[in-house]
Amino acid sequence: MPRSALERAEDSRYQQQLDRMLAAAAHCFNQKGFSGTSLKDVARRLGLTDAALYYYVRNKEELVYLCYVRAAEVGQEAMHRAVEDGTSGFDKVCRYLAYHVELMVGERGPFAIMSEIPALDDEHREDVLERSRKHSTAFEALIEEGIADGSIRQCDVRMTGNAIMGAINWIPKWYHGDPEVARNIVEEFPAILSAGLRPHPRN
Amino acid sequence: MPRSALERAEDSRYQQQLDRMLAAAAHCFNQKGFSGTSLKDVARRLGLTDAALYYYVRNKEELVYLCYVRAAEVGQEAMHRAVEDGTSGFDKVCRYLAYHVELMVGERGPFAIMSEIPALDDEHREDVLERSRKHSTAFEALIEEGIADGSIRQCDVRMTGNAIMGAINWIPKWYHGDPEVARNIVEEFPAILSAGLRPHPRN
DNA sequence: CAAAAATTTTAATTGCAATTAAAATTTGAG
DNA sequence: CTCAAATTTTAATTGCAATTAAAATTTTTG
Repeated sequence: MPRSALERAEDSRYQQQLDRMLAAAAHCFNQKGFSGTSLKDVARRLGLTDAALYYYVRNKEELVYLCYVRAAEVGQEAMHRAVEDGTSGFDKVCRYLAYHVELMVGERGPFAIMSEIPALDDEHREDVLERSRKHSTAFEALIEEGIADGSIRQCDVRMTGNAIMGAINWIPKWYHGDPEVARNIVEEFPAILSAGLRPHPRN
Repeated sequence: MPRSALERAEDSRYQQQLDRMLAAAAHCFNQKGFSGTSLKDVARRLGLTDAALYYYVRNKEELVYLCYVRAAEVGQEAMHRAVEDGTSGFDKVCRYLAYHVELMVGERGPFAIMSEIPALDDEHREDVLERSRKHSTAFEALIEEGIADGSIRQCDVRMTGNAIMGAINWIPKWYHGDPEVARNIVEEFPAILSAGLRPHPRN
């Protein structure tokens, strides 16, 4: 039977399998769509039986929820590192973008695109939405910081945040693991997304 | 019984109901997620019974498919108008963005976010993907035109296109019909998304 | 190496939303 | 007003994937 949350936390075998499972699920959801992937599909990728998944999650809803939490966490991690490492507001934005896309296309992935948030249970949905809101707010704060320190031009902070986050969030829709493409994303995306933020050079 | 495609084309009652239905379905899919919306949900929005929907579509899969086609069509329409009206490459890009977001938040909407393309039947999926590819290609052509005529700076055309289209495609995730927000999108988005494209002024 | 705990499988069950068929109602044309 | 076609409803059915329980296997521990 599954053990308590406390025991799980220190148990690396269980934790590792769960993590493999979430990556497998994310892969399936991105490739075949949410409604198109059955638990059997996810299990097959792990060399397991569908019933085995229930040792790790209560149900399919929780599987999706955990996928989304995992995706949210890497965004949070990227944000945190950017705030620590960055100098100006603009620099922090660039770093956040670089860190986040690196993680998105890195070995820890894939991460599920969050298309089924509204279908989650109440508490789970609220949790994911709150993480999402916090992330957006943190990103907007970077933009505001940049405006204040002159590294970013005047702009509608909310809309600018929505635009950039949308471009990021959409990546799993078209990036399917091709390493060539991954390199391209890492090299180009931060610059492309931050290019519009610089103040006009006065001349 | 449902009539032939030919008859339907000229029949406005049928056509109008189908269109209302697709808008209702798009609304539900965006609000409650795909797996979270049943045909009953869609029917309720129309004051109908779930079984009535089968007069208009063969099954739920076709309902989704038609939603996606509708969304693709407005993108195509915006692109077409932009190519007609625009002057430079940059101008065409700006116009396309303006036209498309206007349509997205306009009275014809809402339009479904295309999160379940992989779950479509083979022919339907191919059709939607082909429309999608054609649209991307057309957009990239605008960028290339801009680079050629000097209105857009050198950049990775593919990645730039992916970034901008991602920002656009993600809008239905956070825009839920608030007219205030709609105005903001229309006013800000084209400028925000095109700001990074201009060549550096030499000084 | 034996026993206990953890993990996975086998084999049902089940529950819900999609779908269908036939009947009822509404609409529109003449 | 009438009749035929179009549209919707009522009332089942059904099919599939999610879920469950118990048994089997594997891993860990002392």
